[in-house]
Amino acid sequence: MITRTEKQNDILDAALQIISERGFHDSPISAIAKQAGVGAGTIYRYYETKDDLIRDLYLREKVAVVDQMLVGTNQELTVKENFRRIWGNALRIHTSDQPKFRFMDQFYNSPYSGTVSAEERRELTARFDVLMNRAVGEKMLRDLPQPVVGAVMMGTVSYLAQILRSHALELTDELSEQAFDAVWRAIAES
Amino acid sequence: MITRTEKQNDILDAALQIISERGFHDSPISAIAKQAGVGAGTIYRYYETKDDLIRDLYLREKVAVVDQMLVGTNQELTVKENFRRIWGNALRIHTSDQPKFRFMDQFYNSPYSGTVSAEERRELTARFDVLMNRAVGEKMLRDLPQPVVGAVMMGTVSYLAQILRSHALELTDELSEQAFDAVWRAIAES
Amino acid sequence: MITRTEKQNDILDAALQIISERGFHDSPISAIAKQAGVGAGTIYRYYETKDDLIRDLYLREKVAVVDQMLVGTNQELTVKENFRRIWGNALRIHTSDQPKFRFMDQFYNSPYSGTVSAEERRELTARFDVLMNRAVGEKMLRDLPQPVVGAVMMGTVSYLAQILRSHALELTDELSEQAFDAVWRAIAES
Amino acid sequence: MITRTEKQNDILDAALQIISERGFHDSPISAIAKQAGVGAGTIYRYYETKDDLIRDLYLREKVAVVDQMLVGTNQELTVKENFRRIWGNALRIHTSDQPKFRFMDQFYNSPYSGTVSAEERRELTARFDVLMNRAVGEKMLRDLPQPVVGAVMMGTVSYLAQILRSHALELTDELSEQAFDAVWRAIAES
DNA sequence: AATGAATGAGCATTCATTCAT
DNA sequence: AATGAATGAATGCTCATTCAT
Repeated sequence: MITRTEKQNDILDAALQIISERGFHDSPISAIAKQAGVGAGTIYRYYETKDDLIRDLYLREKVAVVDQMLVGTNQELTVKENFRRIWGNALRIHTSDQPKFRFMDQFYNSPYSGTVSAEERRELTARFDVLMNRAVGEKMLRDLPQPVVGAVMMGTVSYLAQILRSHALELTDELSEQAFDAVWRAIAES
Repeated sequence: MITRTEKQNDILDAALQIISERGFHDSPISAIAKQAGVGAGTIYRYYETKDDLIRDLYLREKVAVVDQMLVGTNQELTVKENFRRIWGNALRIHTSDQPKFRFMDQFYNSPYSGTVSAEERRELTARFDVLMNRAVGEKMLRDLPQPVVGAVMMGTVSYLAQILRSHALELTDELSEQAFDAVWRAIAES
Repeated sequence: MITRTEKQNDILDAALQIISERGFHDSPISAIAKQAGVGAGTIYRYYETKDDLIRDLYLREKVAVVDQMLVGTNQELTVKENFRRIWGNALRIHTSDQPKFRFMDQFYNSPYSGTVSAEERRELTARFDVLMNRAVGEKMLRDLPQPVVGAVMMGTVSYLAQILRSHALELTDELSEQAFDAVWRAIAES
Repeated sequence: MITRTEKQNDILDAALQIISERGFHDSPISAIAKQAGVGAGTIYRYYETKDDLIRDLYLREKVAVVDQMLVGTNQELTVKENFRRIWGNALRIHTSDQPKFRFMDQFYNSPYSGTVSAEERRELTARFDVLMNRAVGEKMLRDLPQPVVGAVMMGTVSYLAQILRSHALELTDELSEQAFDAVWRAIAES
């Protein structure tokens, strides 16, 4: 488990804000340092290079996103209800927390993403495995390859959030419900 | 309709290759020029700025993608069959033509994307409207908001292609079928 | 005596206009060619380098200025009257023909001026020698070194024109008279 | 009052030398930096653009010139004697400190000069006002428009210095005296 | 530990000049 | 002769990184 000092978190906060607002380019270390209220050199006490900083920012945000997606889930709910909550959480945070996702999307679609190892990626998603295994055990899901299940769920969230953001449409509970119903139809047994 | 000289296409080809391989940063004009076999200054005869070049590259590739997605569709097929072909085409090209999509994904998630006007975006997608209208006319689709339909279809394609690429999995006809079935289930009536 | 083709004069006209408006820098050959209505390459049929072009422009304008300064002078007038006319002409053209002098002043105060040989400079001013010799012969002038006489006359013109231009003051006959009187007092016998 | 660090003065010194030797063009930042013994980027800590640097150089030199021109003047001398000293100082520095004036002349006759506001210009010359007012109060000067007085004095200095420099003539006290006498005759009462 | 001045390699862009047509 | 597309060296400026304090 990665631990970070308070100053480190300040730096990451600043980087998130600057990068989400101004893009990967036009986010010089000097601007991040200023926003964080530290000297530029200080950042290099915590990160060897700018790329390291960005990589750590990604990891911090990714963990936070997974945390947020799991809010409200628990063993006592049905599988479907847990999926619904995860999916609704996902859509809400993708839609609402624009800085975070502007950064994450940039990160994913850049050479940086290659610097996150497969192992690190697995760790991030491992927290969904319990639920996934239970769903399989209870035969709730149709017999689909895992990637297809993930793609339908998460691809729809990501794309829908993008549309809502770019058209400045508001996310309503009704829309969320309709969309989850559609997604669930795609993956669930009868 | 935009027309481009042969040299211009050489330059765009070079830019696509370099940017997809090395990312938006680390793609200096000098490298693009070298790859295109022209002098750096020559690029500025065709594009006022590097941003203009990138924007034009996006437009060229986007039109090509839409072309490729429509291959094999026609009025005599059923709505579902047309959807299947479009969806299959989309998955195949998203999966196979990696440079193009590495570039396009980068473009989308960058300040550049703001430089493509809503009007330009509409033109690009207008070619799907006929089919969409027919689907609605024939009551083939469930009563879902348009964004949800689009998100389920295209989001799933995009995310699935990403998984296949990053895990170096091969795209089989069977996988494509299974995934399309799932997607169709989500959006189609009964 | 230098002769120039019509096209050459077109090119020089264009250069004068562009340079006077935009300064020595920001006057690319391409802009001069466009203004002259010729291809950029064509200029190189007439001038080996851009510096040659500028040098020839200076020579053309300098001769024209000397011509204009001598307008209205003749042997039958008194020495003083001839001086008055030359001086008045000089002040008027320095004040009125701004493009020409903006160019000439730039030329003088630049490394280009070193490319005009002493011989060429002498030729340009030789046309004042007759009058100067007559003035000396008639003992009209105080016993001053030649450079002082020239400096009082031409320095005053140049500086006064600069003030008038930069403060956007109008040149009146009265002002011209007063100034010439002052200058004449400085150099003339009793 | 502008204050400058030692490093800033080093940079300005270097710029003065390079520009006076090589002209406004052919004075790249890289050459100035090298001459100043600093990195190119360092210059941009002190000046936002090259133009800013040049503008500040002008202001520094202009103040220095005014300082030098006032050397030896004081209230106890007669008006004429003060004028004589100013004028002599002006001629001497115009003649002797060639780099400074090569730079200043270039500056004046370039688009840069437009970047010095009227207010800044007034401040620079305000230090002559006291003497000028006293001269008027004592009715030492003929009834001439101010611009004419200034033009005769400063125009003569400037032009004479130019001749001396370009002909490599030496400035003698006698020449200075003769020239000042001429100038004084032009502007002084009886 | 923290700072921020200094560095200089690297980049986008310009423009004098060439040369195939 | 005339053209203007093509060239690539040169320039102003940025910014990741270092290091003296």
